[in-house]
Amino acid sequence: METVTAIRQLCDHVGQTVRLRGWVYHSRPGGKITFLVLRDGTGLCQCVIEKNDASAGFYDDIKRLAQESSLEVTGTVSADERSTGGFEVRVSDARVIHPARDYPITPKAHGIEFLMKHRHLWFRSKRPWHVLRIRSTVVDQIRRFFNDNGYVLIDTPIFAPAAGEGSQTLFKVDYFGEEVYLAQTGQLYLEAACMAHGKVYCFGPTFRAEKSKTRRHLTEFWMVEPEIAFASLDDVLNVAEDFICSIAERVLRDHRDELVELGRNLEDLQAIKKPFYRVTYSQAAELLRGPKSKALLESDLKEKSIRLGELDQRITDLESTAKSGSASQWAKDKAAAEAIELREERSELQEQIGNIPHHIELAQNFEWGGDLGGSDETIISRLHDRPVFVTHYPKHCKAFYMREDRSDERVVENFDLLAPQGFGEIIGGSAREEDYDRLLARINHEHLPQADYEWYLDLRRYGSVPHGGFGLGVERTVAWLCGLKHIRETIPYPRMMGKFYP
RNA sequence: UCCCCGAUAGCUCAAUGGUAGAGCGAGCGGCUGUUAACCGCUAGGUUCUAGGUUCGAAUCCUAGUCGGGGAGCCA
Repeated sequence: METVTAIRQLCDHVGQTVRLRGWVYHSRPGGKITFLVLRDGTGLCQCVIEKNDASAGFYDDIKRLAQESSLEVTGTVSADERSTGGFEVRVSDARVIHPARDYPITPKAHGIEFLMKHRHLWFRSKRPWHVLRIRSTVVDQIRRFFNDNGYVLIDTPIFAPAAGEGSQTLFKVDYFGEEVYLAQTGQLYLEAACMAHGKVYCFGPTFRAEKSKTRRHLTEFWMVEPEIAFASLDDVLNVAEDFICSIAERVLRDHRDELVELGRNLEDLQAIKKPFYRVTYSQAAELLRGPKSKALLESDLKEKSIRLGELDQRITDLESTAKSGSASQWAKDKAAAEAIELREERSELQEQIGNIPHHIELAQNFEWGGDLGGSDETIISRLHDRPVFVTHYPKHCKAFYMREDRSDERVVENFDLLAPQGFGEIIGGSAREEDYDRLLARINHEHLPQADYEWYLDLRRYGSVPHGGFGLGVERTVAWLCGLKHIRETIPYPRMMGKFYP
């Protein structure tokens, strides 16, 4: 194969002649000079093609090349601050590999529906490119953390005979005429394996048939679940804390540029250090009902209302500029473009403002015993500048296998980890009930078929020990780290309710 | 399953119940060390579907389809 230089490595080739292969990211063709931004998978590089250059027989071919055409160019590298990426290549020769036509994703704004339909092409755009690289690093760090800390990888089955926790939210599969389900967790299987290996984890896709259409839900997502023998709830919390810190550090170390490009506030991520906050469910309930939570939302409401007023004024001004006879065409266009952006912000703001009173009401009237809602989690996480563990939820709203708190049997030794800045839950975990009688009582109480859980009960018959673990949602974690609103952008091909194309 | 919002040119969006528009993209030409460049011209529409109200519907009403956001549930 001929020598081809990666754009990322151009810094090592200043002054040299190199060959690049890639796609046209953007081009500004002209009569005498054409600027063409080339994308090769490792980065972007501006290529300058001047018609006057000696062997410029290819000039007109290059000039007409449309977005995403593939080509090979040869030229001299120089450092140039005016250029995308800091380097540019003055082209002495070029060869078109495939001329594209009418690439659908133009350098202008597009809606999410359109982009998702073109997910296979959208990969090439900057934002998905950054996000999926960060995802790749997060996944690598997850594996590294557990492999380096003495955990054994146990692959759990995707075809599962019975519901892991609840039921009804699973995908049914016809398994040679019998009914099985796509796994929603590997946890129960892991518990068995951790009695053999001490510390284990599983990592793979998991499936939920919940009919949720929200920014936090996918029907197919990736989850990593560690399980640890001889561990108390505190031990598990400590592992989760170290684990999250290691991921945040790694992403900050390897993807500073990408995070900046995505507009992520780096200070927020640098603040992800031990110790995280630990509050019990009961304390969280107090916090929600208390003055701090109300004050937060009320000041929110005030700020957003002020902003809304500013927006209205600005939009009115822009609209009159856009229609004014005296303004230049250029000024009118800019005004119209800005108005469109601001209208979008206004409509989001209006929705948020409309929801705040409801959220205040939910928080103020929160009663002990109910599960924390999405808005409640948001409030709790926004009242803290680092991740928050919420522990000891009421027993009746949690799964049967969670360990009863021996000092308060109304609650179980579980926890959720809420990511800061209002991102909400990224981890759910617990100590598992190790006592045979208590576990059996819970199984019966939930009307679960005992026969299906005999193997699971065996773990409490033969050398039962305290143990626990948790599950981390990869997409939610990546969305939080990248500062994305919606998790659909953090997985290459999102699967959501009613959507599976492409 | 429930609640709220939306659907107008390839894309992003305008349009008091009264002749359907702009920018980008596409095509042609000009110009330029350009940065989402700029300037001129051209093409581009069954206003989601089916009914209804009206002299007249993109606009109002009903139903449906699809999409967005949220509730429940959860990673």
